[in-house]
Amino acid sequence: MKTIEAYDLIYSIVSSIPRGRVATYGQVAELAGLSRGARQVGFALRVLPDGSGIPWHRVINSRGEISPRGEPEGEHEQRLLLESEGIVFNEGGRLSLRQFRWDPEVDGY
DNA sequence: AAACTGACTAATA
DNA sequence: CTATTAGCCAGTT
Repeated sequence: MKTIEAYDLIYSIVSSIPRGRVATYGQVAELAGLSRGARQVGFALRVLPDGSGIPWHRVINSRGEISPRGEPEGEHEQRLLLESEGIVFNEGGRLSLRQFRWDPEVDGY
């Protein structure tokens, strides 16, 4: 058994995000103990294989938008997944963080 | 070991 | 509102 990697922790936290809610990279990083490791969270999600069971689509950037990643395919896919969970996007492709942001304390983390 | 890179964020202009 | 700058941290080259 080797050292517990930070990614496992990140994946656990992302898996804890309730359906119909979202969390920002910074927020997940904070919960994982990586106070300024927002980029690490992004990397962890990038290397995440499809069908891993991790709701990676519930993680968005601080602007309440899908983070650009070079190819618009993933962005579109993420948006569809979120909409299928009840998340509503505004015209600018953004959503109301005030309404959909996951609150660990309130939701019972 | 040094430089580059990026699913980030906050502050400024 | 958008654009730019700087700070951040780990993985890659």
